[in-house]
Amino acid sequence: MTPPTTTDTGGKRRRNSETTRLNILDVATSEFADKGYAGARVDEIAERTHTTKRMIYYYFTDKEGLYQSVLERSYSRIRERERELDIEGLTPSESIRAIASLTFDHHENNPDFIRLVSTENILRGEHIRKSEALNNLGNPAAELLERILTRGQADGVFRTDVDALDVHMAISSFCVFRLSNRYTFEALFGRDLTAPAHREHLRTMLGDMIIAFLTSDAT
Amino acid sequence: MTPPTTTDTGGKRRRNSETTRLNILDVATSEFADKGYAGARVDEIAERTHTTKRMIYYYFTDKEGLYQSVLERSYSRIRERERELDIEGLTPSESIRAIASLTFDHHENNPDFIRLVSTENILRGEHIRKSEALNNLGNPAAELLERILTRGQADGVFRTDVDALDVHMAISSFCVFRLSNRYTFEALFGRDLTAPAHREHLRTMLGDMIIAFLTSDAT
Amino acid sequence: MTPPTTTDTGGKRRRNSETTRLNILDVATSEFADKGYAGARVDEIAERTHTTKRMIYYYFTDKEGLYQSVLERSYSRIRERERELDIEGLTPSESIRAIASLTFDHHENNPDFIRLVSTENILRGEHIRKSEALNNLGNPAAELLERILTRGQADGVFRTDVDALDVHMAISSFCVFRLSNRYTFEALFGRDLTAPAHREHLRTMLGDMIIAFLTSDAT
Amino acid sequence: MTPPTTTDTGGKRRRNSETTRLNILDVATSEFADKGYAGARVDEIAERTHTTKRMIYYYFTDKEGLYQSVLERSYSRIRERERELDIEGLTPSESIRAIASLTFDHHENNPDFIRLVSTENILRGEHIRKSEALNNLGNPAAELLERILTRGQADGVFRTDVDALDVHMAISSFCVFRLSNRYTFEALFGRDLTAPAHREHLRTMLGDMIIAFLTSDAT
DNA sequence: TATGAATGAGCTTTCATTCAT
DNA sequence: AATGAATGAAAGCTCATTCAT
Repeated sequence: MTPPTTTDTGGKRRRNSETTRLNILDVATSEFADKGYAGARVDEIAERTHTTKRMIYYYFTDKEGLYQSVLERSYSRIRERERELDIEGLTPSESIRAIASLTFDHHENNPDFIRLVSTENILRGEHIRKSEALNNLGNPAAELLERILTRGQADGVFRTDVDALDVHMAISSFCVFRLSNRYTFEALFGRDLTAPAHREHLRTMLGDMIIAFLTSDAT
Repeated sequence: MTPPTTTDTGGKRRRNSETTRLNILDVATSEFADKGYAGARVDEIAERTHTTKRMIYYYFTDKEGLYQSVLERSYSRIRERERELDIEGLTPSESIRAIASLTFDHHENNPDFIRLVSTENILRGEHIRKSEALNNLGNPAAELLERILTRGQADGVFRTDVDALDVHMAISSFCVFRLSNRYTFEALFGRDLTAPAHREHLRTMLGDMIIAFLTSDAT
Repeated sequence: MTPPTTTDTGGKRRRNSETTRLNILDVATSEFADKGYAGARVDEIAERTHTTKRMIYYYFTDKEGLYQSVLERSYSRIRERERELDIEGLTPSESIRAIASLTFDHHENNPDFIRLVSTENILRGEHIRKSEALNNLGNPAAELLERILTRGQADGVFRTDVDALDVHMAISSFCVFRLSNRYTFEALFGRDLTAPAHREHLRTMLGDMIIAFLTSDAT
Repeated sequence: MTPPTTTDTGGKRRRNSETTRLNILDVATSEFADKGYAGARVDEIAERTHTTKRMIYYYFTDKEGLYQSVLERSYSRIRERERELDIEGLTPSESIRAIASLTFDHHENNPDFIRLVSTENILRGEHIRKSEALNNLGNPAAELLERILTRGQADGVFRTDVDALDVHMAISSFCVFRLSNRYTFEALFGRDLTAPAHREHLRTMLGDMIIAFLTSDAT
């Protein structure tokens, strides 16, 4: 009754089916990102799709299954990008800066993803925790960071009282907040964190801050 | 039909009414924080209240009005705490550290507030923008930061290419992320950012990072 | 628990109470006329009143009692006006014309009354039927008509195959329809039956029609 | 989410759907006619239907949409009947009498329609005004009347100070009042305007009155 | 593989009415 | 004689989901 999740499309007729699936996922991604899990409407998703509501249930079982698939695909994409990261020939500091900038830009270019993550955290991560797909993805950025940090610490240029996840968290928090909290921030302080001028300032500031921190003496 | 929004309680008779109102607000705060705006149920809120559903509409007009009131009260409380901040006799660096720690602890102690802010950002800040009450609150922490930063910059100890809102954003992002994104972070990296041991580590790290940054040379 | 319905106000203190009652009736009349029985809101009536909702129940028991009182008072007023009718010295034809014109103007000047009657007919007259007050009012206009018609018929100027109620009905239907059905009529035919120019034309036409009919030969 | 409003039924499969729609309309017509707009209950309508409440919203969006559809269909039906009117070979006077009788009988046979019209007038015609469907129906009876009246006036048998709409209004008011105001009329005067004996008397009287008027001299 | 029609449970909201003071 | 607070029942409406074809 439910088609294989793995998309081993082969014959011609299947191509159409895969298109339908992807079309649904695209629409659902934007809808969940836009309204959150509870706020998203299956009807609305179906309407913006090239198919009917029935197909959503056929491919994804229920609203939750659809959401889970959306979440998994969104994370997979980010991971793919991270895997392309190349720091060949850079010093540890330059590398860290590169990673920070890449994360910064990733978020800038994927606001839907950020919103999905917010939604998932409102749900206390119950879906990401259950997802086997996500648990097998690994974390290229964090792993790369680990190598760079270790090298920098061995070289004596980086302080040693922090580990890769600490740094990763510092970078992520800055990048995520800028987008995820932009609305309340602007309402309270009148500053649009995503305005082009500010964006550049903040990208530089993030690199400076992380490097200043890593190269300072532990107190 | 609808009681005055302004809580001009004065006589003794009103005490009861005010109690009801506050009771509803308390329950609604936890419900909205727990489930988000769309996920929260008026029925559920009513059930956990000492009154009936009808009273919610009597005092707050509709679900949205209730949510708005919850949001306003939550922000007001944070602002009140910030107003108590006292940095008398501290150096600029010590002051910054104090503010960072205070923000860190505020968030730690008010997880509901953080979740409410996430929800409001999913709604693109439409309520906070409309709220006159919130627009008149001011931002004690940001204003204090402004004074300290200016002094530190005048003293030549702080770099001059950042302003108070930049610093405020850096501090907030770190504190907010630790709580708001704890679930996805833990699922992905296996680290609980709120575990006591880590909490202390991160509080110190935040202070170190901000100070390292502010006292480093602008590049 | 309920105050006397008959308004034998005497002392000073009661005057206030009677004012309250009348104020409620005024507001309720306009509200019921405006929205119909089911469409009217007790809350809305209370709000437009100088008192509170509790008083409505105190004086009129419930929504139905209030409606009944409104209906009774409205009919009483019309009857009072009719009682003032004076056809002294007019011929039967002139008298009929006078009655037709008076009815026409009554309705023109009491649109609320017409709407109330529509509402009561939607309710199949269940309240007017129950009202003892209304059953004791008599029908001055119909009774007067009776006398005139009888005289005209005896004089040989009026046809004899109609009675007073037939004529009364013909006059009323014309006058009532012009107001009660003005909205659908205008929507369908683009003519506003209440526009001043048309009003005068129709008043004359009504007199002409009734007289033409009464003075024509029975077929 | 919502099915097409235009009933482009064509294939066999749709028959079922159209049946459901019509069934709802039938029940709703009687319910709105019975209780008025505000007094009618969607739940009640659903119960008397062969489907569920959900279907009402599926096909008609909301209570107002349902009411609007009921109104449109009711008017359409009357218009259809009017279109069948045939006065071939009758004199102008005979034709007018035929139209008056037809209108009289239409109303007699469609008491629901009369009540619906009352309700719509209580609502100040807001739906009939908005309805494009109703604005394109035309008014066969009024148009026919126009032709007959013009002919009669040209022949010198009809007075010339009235137009077709005046006559139409006179006829309609008499026919509508007899049904729409029957309850208050009976309560006040003890006469049932719809009793068979009276019905015949009134039908004749209406014809006599209109003809007497039209053939009398303008004063 | 696809679709329009249908559904029941549950959601937000409203209403006439009453209580405590 | 008067009032603000409170209420239960029911109203209109929406949602995720499934059926028949």
